[in-house]
Amino acid sequence: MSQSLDRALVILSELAKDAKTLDQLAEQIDVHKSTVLRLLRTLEAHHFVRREGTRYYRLGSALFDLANQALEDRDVRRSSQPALAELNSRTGHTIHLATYEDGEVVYVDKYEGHHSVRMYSRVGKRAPVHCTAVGKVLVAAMAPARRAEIAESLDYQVRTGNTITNPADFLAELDKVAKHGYAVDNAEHEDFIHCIAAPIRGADGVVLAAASMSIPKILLDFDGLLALVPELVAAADDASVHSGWTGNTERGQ
Amino acid sequence: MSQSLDRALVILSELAKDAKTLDQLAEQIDVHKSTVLRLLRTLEAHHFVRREGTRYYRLGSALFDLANQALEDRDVRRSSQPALAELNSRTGHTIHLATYEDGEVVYVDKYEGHHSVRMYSRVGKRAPVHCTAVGKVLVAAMAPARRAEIAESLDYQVRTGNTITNPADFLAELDKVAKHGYAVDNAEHEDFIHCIAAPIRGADGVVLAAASMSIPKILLDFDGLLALVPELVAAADDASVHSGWTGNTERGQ
DNA sequence: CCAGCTGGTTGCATATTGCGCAACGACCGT
DNA sequence: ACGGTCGTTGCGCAATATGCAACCAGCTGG
Repeated sequence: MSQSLDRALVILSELAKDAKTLDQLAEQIDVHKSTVLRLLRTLEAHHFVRREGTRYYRLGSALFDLANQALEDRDVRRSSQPALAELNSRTGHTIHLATYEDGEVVYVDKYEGHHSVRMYSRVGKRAPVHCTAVGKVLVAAMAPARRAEIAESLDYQVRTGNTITNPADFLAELDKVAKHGYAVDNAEHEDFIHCIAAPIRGADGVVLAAASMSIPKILLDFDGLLALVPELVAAADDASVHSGWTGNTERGQ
Repeated sequence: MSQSLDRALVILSELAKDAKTLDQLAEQIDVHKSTVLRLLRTLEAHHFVRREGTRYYRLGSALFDLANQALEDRDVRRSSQPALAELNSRTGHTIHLATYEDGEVVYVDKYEGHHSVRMYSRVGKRAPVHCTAVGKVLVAAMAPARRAEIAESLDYQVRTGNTITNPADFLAELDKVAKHGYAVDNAEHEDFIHCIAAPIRGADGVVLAAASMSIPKILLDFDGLLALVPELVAAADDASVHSGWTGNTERGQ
């Protein structure tokens, strides 16, 4: 809709990967050097990018400002922090905090696991709902009509052999999740990792976010993972209390 | 230079303050609603903003995605470069950037002083923590337990008449450093040189590195050196901002 | 010391792109 | 049902962003 803006935003995501030179950028987004230069100058004036020497450009400090302010809006992050940090340091496993947004899951916070297995996730990153434990929790929290609507709209990209691939199966899974109060991702997103997730509720029992625990399969088998559910749920409930939840929700809805 | 991009970036900083509606934005940046709408749509497509209901717009997840992605490969060396280079060229004194590694200090970057006094240091070189200003800053940034652990493990090699020679004195010195936010090396490493150092912080206020200024005693007396502390701290803070530091660290350590 | 290369910068002419306008429509409260 | 408040859309105009080509500055190798 706005070409120049669009290009500028593409430039930003290119620079996020790595610092680049003018014509590297020009080549990658297929526009003239001079065009890129002008965009970069405007971005630079607003501190969205900064120059390194004369040739390299990288992201600037304005991003940090904005990101910080953007995160402040998301209160769940703060109110859940103690409970999740405690769970993380006690179990040593990777914890994610995620919210639902436009048919996808957004990771809002991450507590790195103590074992050295690196996970391909990052605060701010988005992921599909149909193959993540957090996605299931978040969608399962919605009214049945909305669930169906979302189930129909997904593209069910296949990630592993266990990935759910159609609306019917997804809806059935959601029913289970709503009933049990937690969700499982049995290596449906990444082959070597399985996860469990539980909802974090605010005032009136509305689900604000989902907390998950991700563990490499080599480290813990499926039964071992399930054994951790009570701990995760306890931490999520604790986080809920600090997010305005008033104890017993008459109905999970 | 690029009008639409410029306006879009202004919109982002407006949204950073608070969520706003379409014509609130239109009024504030003094352009037509429809124009703002188009910009918002492109921003939304890239997840730079997100809608809340139909009326309110707020910052989106791409912002903290980019910021986090940028932080991953942003080494202190690069992000501190402008601030330190500026300090170096303005004062003409030797600046070091150092990190902590395995009980020692590693010089990561060096900005040569304008006077031709040779200093025994080099990028990549290691130095003890007990007799350098950077070492004190880096260890002082750690939790008390870790400080004590390190203090016990050092060998306190004597370099000059002023060198600290035992754990108790070192720990006392660290307390001072943590309290004041800067460290001093009063000719404790080399007889004819004294230094000051300050921490450079990244996201969450964690200390990533320390910046120091080293000056021959013949060139400037001790009081003159201390008078430079504010300048060094200012430069270090500037470097911190470009390293992801978000301003107020409620607790410095 | 120069020639050639790489990569950044500038001025200009063109038309694409983004702009304001005004009318429309969705929603809400009275 | 009616008026008001906002978000949304189509359109025609021209300002704006774009590509081009020529111009530099910094490096490298001969």
